[in-house]
Amino acid sequence: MSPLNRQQQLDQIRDERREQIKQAALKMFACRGYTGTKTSMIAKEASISEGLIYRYFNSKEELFITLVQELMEEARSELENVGFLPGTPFEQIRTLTINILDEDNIHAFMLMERARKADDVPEKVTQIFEGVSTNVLIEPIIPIFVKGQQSGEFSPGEPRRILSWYFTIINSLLTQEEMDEEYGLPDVDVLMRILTK
Amino acid sequence: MSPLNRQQQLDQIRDERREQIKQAALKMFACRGYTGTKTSMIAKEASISEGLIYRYFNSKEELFITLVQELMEEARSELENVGFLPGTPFEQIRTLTINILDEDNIHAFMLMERARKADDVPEKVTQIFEGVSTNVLIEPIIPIFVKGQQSGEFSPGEPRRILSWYFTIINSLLTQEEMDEEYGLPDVDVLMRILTK
Amino acid sequence: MSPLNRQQQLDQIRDERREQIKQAALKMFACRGYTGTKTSMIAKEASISEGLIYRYFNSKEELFITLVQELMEEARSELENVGFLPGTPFEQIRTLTINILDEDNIHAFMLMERARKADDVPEKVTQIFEGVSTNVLIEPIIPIFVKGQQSGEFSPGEPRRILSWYFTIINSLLTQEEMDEEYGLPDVDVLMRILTK
Amino acid sequence: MSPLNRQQQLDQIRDERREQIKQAALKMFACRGYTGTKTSMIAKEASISEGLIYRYFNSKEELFITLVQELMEEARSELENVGFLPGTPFEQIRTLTINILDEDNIHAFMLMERARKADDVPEKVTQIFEGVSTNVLIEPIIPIFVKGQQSGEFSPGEPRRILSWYFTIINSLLTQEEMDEEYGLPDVDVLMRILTK
DNA sequence: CATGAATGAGATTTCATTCAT
DNA sequence: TATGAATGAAATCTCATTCAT
Repeated sequence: MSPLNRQQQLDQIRDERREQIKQAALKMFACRGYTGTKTSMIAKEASISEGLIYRYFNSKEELFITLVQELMEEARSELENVGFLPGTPFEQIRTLTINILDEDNIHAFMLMERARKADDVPEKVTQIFEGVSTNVLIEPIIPIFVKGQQSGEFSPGEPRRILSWYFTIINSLLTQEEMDEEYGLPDVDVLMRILTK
Repeated sequence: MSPLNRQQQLDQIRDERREQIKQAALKMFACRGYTGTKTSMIAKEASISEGLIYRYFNSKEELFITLVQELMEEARSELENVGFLPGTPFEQIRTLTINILDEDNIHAFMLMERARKADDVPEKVTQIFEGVSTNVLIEPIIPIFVKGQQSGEFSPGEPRRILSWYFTIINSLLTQEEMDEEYGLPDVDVLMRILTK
Repeated sequence: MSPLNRQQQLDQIRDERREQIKQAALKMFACRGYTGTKTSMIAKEASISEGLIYRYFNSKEELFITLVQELMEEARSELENVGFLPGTPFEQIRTLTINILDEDNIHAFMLMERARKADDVPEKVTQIFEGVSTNVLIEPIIPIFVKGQQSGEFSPGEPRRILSWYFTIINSLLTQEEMDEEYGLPDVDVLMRILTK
Repeated sequence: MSPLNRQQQLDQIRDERREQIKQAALKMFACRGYTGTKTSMIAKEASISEGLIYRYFNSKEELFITLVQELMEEARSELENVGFLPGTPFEQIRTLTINILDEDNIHAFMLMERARKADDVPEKVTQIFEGVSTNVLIEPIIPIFVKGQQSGEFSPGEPRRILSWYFTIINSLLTQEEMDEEYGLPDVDVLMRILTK
């Protein structure tokens, strides 16, 4: 094997390990919060030794911040792409909603919820959310919503306000695991009625 | 001072202290979660020494459990009394909603939310919520809602399901502090529309 | 009531209280050792408030030391008086043995045992026992024992050594509560045989 | 190093550490009792950090209970093996006595004494001693003693009673450190006379 | 790179002592 | 004098992080 390939292989292992740790941390932080998650739990969830975390992240804090930042970036990216989805404004936002409700996202959303609302997170995370409030995330959706209002697909009213509530509600539904057992998540089209009616 | 008065006075001091500690703990647990709240913070918030907490509660865990149980009891009691409020079913549930949205309740609701959803709480708290699910709490409201449906005040549909979503949404709105700054909580009557359609 | 009597009365109350505390402390220290006894237990045993102990003793340590010193003094006094008891040397030591085996002494003996053997006692107590070793206590008995040897009542052998073992054994029997249930303490005359052979 | 060896090596380290902690704890508990022994002392005696104790034992209490149980088991085992020692009943019990008087056992005996007599020990330890009283330990020796009585090696009398006293006395002598300085422990053969005479 | 034993700073809890009443 | 609520120093215990292997 050439030295180059050797290096590539190592890099790949590193990337995989890093991802593995992040996934485990995401799950644990989502379920137990920042202080409630012990590094030993993350290691166990990731099936690695406790010490190994520190070869990929300088500290529990850095791991948490990294997660929040990356999830934030993903969310931002997802929202910015809505305008490029096919279909009418209604169909674009409907697709976005479906994507968000995907259960693979559940831990990500729970983590973000907690990170934003809880006071027991690193200073820097608080700052991230101060700088980038929910409303900033909503920003790229506003013109789309307005277009839908003009075409009559959406009900009239202050766009930012309506969208803010809409995402708040989706968020809260996502993190209400308990509901699943009885009724599951509400149908997408029921939710869309919040915007149309 | 007579011995009787002396004893009464001591009892009163104990009651006040206990209440003081519970209030401080409620606030801290609500904002920072169970593991994120250090006993030193509770003591500081209550302006007492750390040791004193332990003359009133055997442990941080017991303090937390006590809070959850008492809040649960209050909630149950509040919901059971709705039927005895004056007015039509619509007015009764409207009054309940106003009571819930009262900002004095904010910490109580946040604490309950976290206690129910987080995995970093004492075993016993998990059990409390397993035994008494949200649906049990909703139970006493159902007949009232049905009466409202019959009189045409409320929209048709499966009562338990509609009410479950209704309270989920109220819950989530209450715990979204961030919104306050921009738009505050939605008006009661806007929320009631979820039930009336 | 005259001022003098008033004063006397107060003094008497003080003495009684002090005695009450000492008795309670003796029992607790005997059963649970120095560090194992909490001042709150002593207070409870004496049926007084926790704070009151400190109006009679400056500290738990002082209370303990006082007890040890007084018990030591009593023991010394008891042993010094043996020579003035009526009867032959055998009868004198027999009477002493009966007095020691009195069950009212059990706590006193247990306390002394622990105070002497345990390392978790105040420095000063250790010093007391260094200064006044068991052998010093035995000293006044030696001439009596020797007289008994000369008269043939006791078996020959080095007096200090024989007496040292004798008291060690009595001590140990006294503190073996468990035995009571099955066989009680050995009969005085059985014990005396250790000396007579 | 092969993975197998690596695992063996780690196991060995764990065993050694555990033993090291138990030895240190044994010494401290023996000298200072349960409450009188601080975990910091155990750590210092074992030359490890305080925290490490808790990777091997869940609590100071568990450490203490473990020690008592294991010592109890050893004692039981030792006593049960007496019948298989070579020689006559007299020689068997003589060998047992020598083994007990071994100064390596001193801490073990002191710890057991304290654990049995003191009231400041964990509940569970009290239960252990309730379940397995001294007499139960003596049980396997009784037939041996009876055989010795029949052969005339031992003096007549109720075996359980005589043996109970015998071990009580040996116990007490073992824990009388003070004696060492002056006369040391009595000779085995002197002690055996308690049984023969 | 990977492990997990070990550390030590910090959290929870206890309890001798003080102090307002 | 007597009480018991309150304190704070010290004990027990936890866990993020380091380090020898």
